Amino acid sequence: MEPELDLLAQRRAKLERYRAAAGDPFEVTRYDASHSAQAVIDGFAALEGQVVQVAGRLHTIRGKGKAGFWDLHDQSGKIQIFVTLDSLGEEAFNLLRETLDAGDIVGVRGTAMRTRMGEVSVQASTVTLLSKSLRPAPFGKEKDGQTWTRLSDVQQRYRQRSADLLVNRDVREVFEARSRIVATLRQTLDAAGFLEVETPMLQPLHGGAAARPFVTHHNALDLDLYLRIAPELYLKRLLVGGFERVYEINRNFRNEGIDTSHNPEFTMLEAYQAYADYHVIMELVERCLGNCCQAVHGSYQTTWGETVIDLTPPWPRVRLYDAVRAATGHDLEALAGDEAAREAAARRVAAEVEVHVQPSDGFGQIVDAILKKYVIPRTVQPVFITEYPVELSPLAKRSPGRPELTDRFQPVIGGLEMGNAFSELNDPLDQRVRFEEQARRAARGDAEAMPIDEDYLGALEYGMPPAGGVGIGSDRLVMLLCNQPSIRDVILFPTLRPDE
RNA sequence: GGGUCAUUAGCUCAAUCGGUAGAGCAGCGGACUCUUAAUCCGUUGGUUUCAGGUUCGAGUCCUGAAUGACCCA
Repeated sequence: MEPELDLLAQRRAKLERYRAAAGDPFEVTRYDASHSAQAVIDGFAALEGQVVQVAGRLHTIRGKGKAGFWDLHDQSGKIQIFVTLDSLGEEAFNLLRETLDAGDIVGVRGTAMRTRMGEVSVQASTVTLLSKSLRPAPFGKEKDGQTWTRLSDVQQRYRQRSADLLVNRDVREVFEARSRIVATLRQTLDAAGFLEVETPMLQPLHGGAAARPFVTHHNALDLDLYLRIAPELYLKRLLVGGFERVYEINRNFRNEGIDTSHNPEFTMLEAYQAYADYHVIMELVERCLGNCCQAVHGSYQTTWGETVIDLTPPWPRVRLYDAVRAATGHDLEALAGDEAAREAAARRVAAEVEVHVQPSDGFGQIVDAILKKYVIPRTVQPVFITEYPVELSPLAKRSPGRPELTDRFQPVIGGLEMGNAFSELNDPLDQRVRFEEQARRAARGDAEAMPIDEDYLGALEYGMPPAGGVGIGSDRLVMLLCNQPSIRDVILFPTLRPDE
């Protein structure tokens, strides 16, 4: 017999034995704990000598004679269970000794007490098996924060997140922090008068970002639909409709490669504020991210690798071209001529600084490639990179008096683009010109170019107020604040190639 | 897309120049009524990721595949 099957068979046999003597644990429907594990410890002064009921999973079982010590874990923490032949009675004690395994879920009724070694414990008088663990979980050993032989193979951790979470407490803490971060984003925006909305994930046109979409099909309508790459164009339709402050926190889907900062499905916050420009949005971003940092760390400081990052507002603003010039010595802003001439000149600069560009790339994309190689990875403390070329920003408003630039910025922290924001283009005539340029890019072979969205143009024609908007990648924000270098460590079930 | 590395017991890892695949933990049997990486004695457990090849002999060398990690374009 395979050893693993052998281990499973042993546990099934124990289940049968317990079932015959004390009933089927899987028929139990509820167990009313009086206290969480942590509550027993925190409230011990008042609870000592009192009867309590706790429920959770046994992680370790020590002692096999006439006394034993179990570590019972629940969501709050862990509490030691002290069992003796005398406290449980011989029949129950022997049954449990012979049928319990690490991983079993039990309810314990007993007396709060302190052992001779001083550890707050529950001395059990009644133990009820609530669920038999039929598959051994890869619990390691643990003492004083050190662990031994604990599940650590990253592949297994991602593929079997259940085991990862129940074995590695620090993994769970990341996702608890993630929940606090998302809640803080909502609280911050709600407090600022924003309305949370939901817009389509299934879209007849993909828009709002430069990315390849997933395609799916609706049978009843016999219609191809795209999984959204961004909610942007729908949220701005709501500005047309009279909502002045809206946001959405939800999933986007992009059909592109997977690496430590990209997962095909990821969570994005997008927020739009009427009558505001990108300067207002910068302050909003500072507030949102600063509050999230406070929620996780209680301060504006967070550790990224070995570096302490300080999110205390305000953050420096640096013009894109200034940042590129400082990093490479090349002044891309000074490149003159029509678009073809600027593109050719930018291409020469890219070659000189060894930045790889695609033949289909235009001036804006070449600038972006240089930015991504020379500026973004080196920007650790928070900075707003501002004034992006119009070719790279088809939905952003042109800078006043500088039609080749847009009032756009990206917050960059820890070498990661944390988002994207701009004063929104509300001129339907200019928006049409921008879409047409995108269509030319698509014809040139750019798979990430946006299609012309006539319905959106029609909405803009009703009139959209001037507005500022922002998108923040929630996953990357969690990475930053939890010091996790891989996006897979902040997504519970990251996209993986199927095993087998 | 290219390169480097990894894959050995349920878990964490060894295995010298190519020469009988091991340990700790978990499990199983035993001792133990205050342990906490519990301890002590005994013990089961292997298609070395997969498919080929070289060789008297392959975990080890070669080719290919799978999955993953990291780096590069």
